[in-house]
Amino acid sequence: MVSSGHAASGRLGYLLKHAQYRMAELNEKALTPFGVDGRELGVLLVIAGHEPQSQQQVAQRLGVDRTTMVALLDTLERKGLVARRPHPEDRRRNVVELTGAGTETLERATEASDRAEREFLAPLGERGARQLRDALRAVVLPEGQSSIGR
Amino acid sequence: MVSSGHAASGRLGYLLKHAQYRMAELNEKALTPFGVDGRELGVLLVIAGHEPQSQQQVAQRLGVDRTTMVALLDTLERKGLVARRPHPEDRRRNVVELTGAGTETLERATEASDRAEREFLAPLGERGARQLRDALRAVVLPEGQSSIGR
DNA sequence: TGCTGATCGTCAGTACAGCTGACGGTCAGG
DNA sequence: CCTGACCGTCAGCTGTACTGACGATCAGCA
Repeated sequence: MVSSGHAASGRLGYLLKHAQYRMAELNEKALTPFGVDGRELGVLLVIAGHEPQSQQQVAQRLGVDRTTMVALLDTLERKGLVARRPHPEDRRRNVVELTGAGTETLERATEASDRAEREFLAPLGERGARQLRDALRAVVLPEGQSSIGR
Repeated sequence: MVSSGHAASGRLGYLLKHAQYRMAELNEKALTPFGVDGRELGVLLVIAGHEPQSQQQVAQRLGVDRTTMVALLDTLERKGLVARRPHPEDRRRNVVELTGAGTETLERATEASDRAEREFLAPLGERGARQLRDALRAVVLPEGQSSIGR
């Protein structure tokens, strides 16, 4: 058993929610100068990582709904960081790719976010930080891509 | 292989968000039979843990806004799990306390939630599970005690 | 060739948590 | 008293994500 009778501060739900909140806060502060937020940086990373992809593929890799991805890409396109291009062999799809500005922003924003993560992990030490990251990975993507958003 | 420090799935923001989401999902499934959700269980825990408290104190301990606490208590009161009572010495305050049904529900719902947490932590083993919990505590709780793997 | 079912991007409508700003009612100090 | 602070409450706004539907397109099959 999880010992210590009660204490809401020990519940995993509480801890995860607040950890996520704090990380989001630090990330926002770090990313503001580049005009993107954490979710948008995620999109840029996914687009940069694997080669030409449809909107839906990007959405699946991030675990967000395809309808959410539409708005996400709208703002990124408006900022000039990504571009939609018709798929050469399937006219239902849009191929999403980074612009020059997008690549540039990705580079710098990632560095800033790395610094935010280091600040977040500061209380843990290097070993504890690695353990936390590994544990989260193990818990989040054990069975392939989990299918969080459908 | 998409390892290395690029890859959106390695970002802490992503991992925390999805971990929190998965835990919430498991919790919801576990708690549904008792008619409460994770946030409500948190409220019950806080009320049970420390003795007579105002709504505001409960809200602060959970890190939620006092205006949010109003609605939260409304539903719990409607379910007959908590009761508002006037504070004997300060008529601005409501003292919040558990009813008999509240205590009963707290007991059983906590057990169910514990099972959900064990399921969530299953991929980690007992040692890894403890490390994760400690790491989250260290990162979330305001620089109180910690000294994890320092 | 034409039909049928599935897929993609899009959009409107909905739901929900959480916040802001304001309000009466109350307390404490001078 | 009277002023300022506090408590609980409520209306209203925000941000986020989902549902359900639509037109356009593709693939399979007779």
